[in-house]
Amino acid sequence: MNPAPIFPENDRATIEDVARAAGVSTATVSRVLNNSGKVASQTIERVQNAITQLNYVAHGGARSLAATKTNTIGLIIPAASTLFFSSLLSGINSALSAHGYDFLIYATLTPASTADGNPLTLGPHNSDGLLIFTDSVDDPTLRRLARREFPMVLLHRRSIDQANIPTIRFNNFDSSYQLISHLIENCGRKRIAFLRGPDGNEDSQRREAGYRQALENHGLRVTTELIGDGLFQPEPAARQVQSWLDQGVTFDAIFTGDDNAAMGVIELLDRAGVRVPDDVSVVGFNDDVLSRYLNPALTTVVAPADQLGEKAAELLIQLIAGEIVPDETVLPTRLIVRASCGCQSQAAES
Amino acid sequence: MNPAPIFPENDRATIEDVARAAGVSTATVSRVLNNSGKVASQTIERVQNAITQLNYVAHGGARSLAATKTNTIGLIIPAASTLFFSSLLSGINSALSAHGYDFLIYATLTPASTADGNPLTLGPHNSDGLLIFTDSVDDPTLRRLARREFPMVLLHRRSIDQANIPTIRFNNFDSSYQLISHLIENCGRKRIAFLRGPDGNEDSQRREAGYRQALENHGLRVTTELIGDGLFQPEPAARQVQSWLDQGVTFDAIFTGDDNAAMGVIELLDRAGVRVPDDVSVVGFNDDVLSRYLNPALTTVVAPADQLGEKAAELLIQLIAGEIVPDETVLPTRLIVRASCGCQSQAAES
DNA sequence: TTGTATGATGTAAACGCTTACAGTAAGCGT
DNA sequence: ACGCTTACTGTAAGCGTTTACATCATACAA
Repeated sequence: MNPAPIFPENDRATIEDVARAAGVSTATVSRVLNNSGKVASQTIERVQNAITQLNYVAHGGARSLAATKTNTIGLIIPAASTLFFSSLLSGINSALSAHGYDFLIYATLTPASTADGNPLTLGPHNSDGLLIFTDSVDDPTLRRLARREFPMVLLHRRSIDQANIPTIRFNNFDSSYQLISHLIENCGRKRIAFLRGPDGNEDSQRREAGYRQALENHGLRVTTELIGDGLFQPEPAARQVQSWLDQGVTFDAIFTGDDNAAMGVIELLDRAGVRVPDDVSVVGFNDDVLSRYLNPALTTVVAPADQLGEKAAELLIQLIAGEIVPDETVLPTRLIVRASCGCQSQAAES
Repeated sequence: MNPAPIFPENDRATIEDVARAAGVSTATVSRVLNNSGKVASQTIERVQNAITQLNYVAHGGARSLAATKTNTIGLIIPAASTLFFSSLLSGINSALSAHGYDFLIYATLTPASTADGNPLTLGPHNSDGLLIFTDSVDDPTLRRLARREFPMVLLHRRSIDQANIPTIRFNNFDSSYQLISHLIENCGRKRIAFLRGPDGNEDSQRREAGYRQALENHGLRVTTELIGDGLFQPEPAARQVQSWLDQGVTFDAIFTGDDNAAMGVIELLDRAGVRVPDDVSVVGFNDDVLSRYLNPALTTVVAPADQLGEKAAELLIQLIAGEIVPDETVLPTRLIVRASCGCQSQAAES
């Protein structure tokens, strides 16, 4: 039996190949790999040379088997993803790498809104923690994971009873309240419509609550006639507004729920000969990158998804490290007034 | 020593727990897990019961260690990601699940445009194949992987010399040619500007080639004066156009390179008092979901990213299965004429 | 000189799975 | 009755790491 080749050309190198090439044991290689334990600087160098020589890359599976730690976080999001999501993702990524975690994002787009049916592959075992978006994981699963104290952060949704899973979201209520107050106080609007998001969406519920409160506090009546479904999407939103027009429902402003819906609404109104903002104000929520380029530029609420993603990832990292984090993290938002609400006091854009 | 508990409450169950609970060996459990080999239907049922009882989920790492197959594909994309990317992602996902692959997407956003520096963690060992977007992996790495015949598909870029890595992209040249021809023939435009994408972007290069060819074939001169940088982003694109306006460069149409840039340009022109499309036609590329809602609605080229993602994933799956796939896959695109080009013959939207 | 830290390294078990191989029992043809 | 398949199941090695423990110099204090 001849000695194993020092430079395996076609098979990926293992830690053993590296050890052999560097003339040390695998334990030592592992030590320099994770810089744990004491290793002579000379040895470190020899090992590192061997590593680059061989293009060695550790087998993540073997590593997580032995270390009972995956160095991976799971991101579970619903399939319908938009600009908002890519922004979120980049925020998460920046937090992870900033913390020296060479974590990789292990993302799975669940078929629809829930992951029930087959048990979550991303649980314990296969990731160190989970970032869960809205309702992409069903309650029993959530509860089970919570019982095992598996690190999780819930994005854009509240925790479940009995289990204090940390949550993170924007301050939907306050900013909606401000948005509507602005329409009333500065733009002189009185009949303001609201378009709900997808069924059960908590952001939408909170925005609606802010909307209602603002109307009430200004002595305006909340009419169900003026509350419809926009689903946070252009077409459904436009359809709802069209049907109001058809039915002769009158309004002088629309809070479209989010910016996506606003696009559809503005276009529809334009086509219907309704002038925005002269006849009707349109306001959104999110301040997507494109919203300032709309015509008219959209008055909306700045809710930076990337910041939310970043903060969420940081929370998760702390959780994984065994630290304690607040049950609820609410990120501030701010109103940004552009042309689409039609008020006099249009501030210069910052 | 008391017998190990049948239902481990707080530790994740292993295949051994399942085997014990079902009264079989781990080999048998593994067989039903992967339905390989013959197992009595009665046994299968017993095992499956045990699995649900214990909420068993296989340890992916252990599995890939033993099977030398990860059931994971890598997706490598540059950090700057837009609407285009989420669309792409959902296409990839649908292909993977459609093929019964319970593959998960293992995505890493590389810092900038290249993954060099530290060797690619996603190589052999840690994924079964790679989907590589534009220039997110450097050539030496690509070459090394190619030598190992590691399955890869390159998106939106050509292969490297000597290594026939399959590629997939849209037909940029033809559609740009059509777009420009349309501006000339149907909209009567003569001084058409072009905004390049990021440096080295191959899509941009091909679009420019189509643009140039169309001008030449219609007897128009290509002027470098009318070729600028838009980077496929709203702000840089607007800045370029602004500087043309400042310098007194005249044009009656702008091909903005992509839809993102078009948004910035339309807004800038509007603010500068230039009417679109009356004074200047603006056309884009991609047909992002939002483009039809712009004002004026954007004339552009339909290049469905989700379809590209889906097809790319399918190619990769075939590659992994050892099948042969074409070196080059070019997806068709089509012109969609809306209001922003200002031609008479505006077709009804399909 | 001896004893004792201390630093550097090696040995080998364990992580949770797959799979080649071996084994057993039942069924069948002769 | 015998042997040969066939259907099913178990045994155990091995996948590539990490890490507790052991080992062995070396240096330093007494």
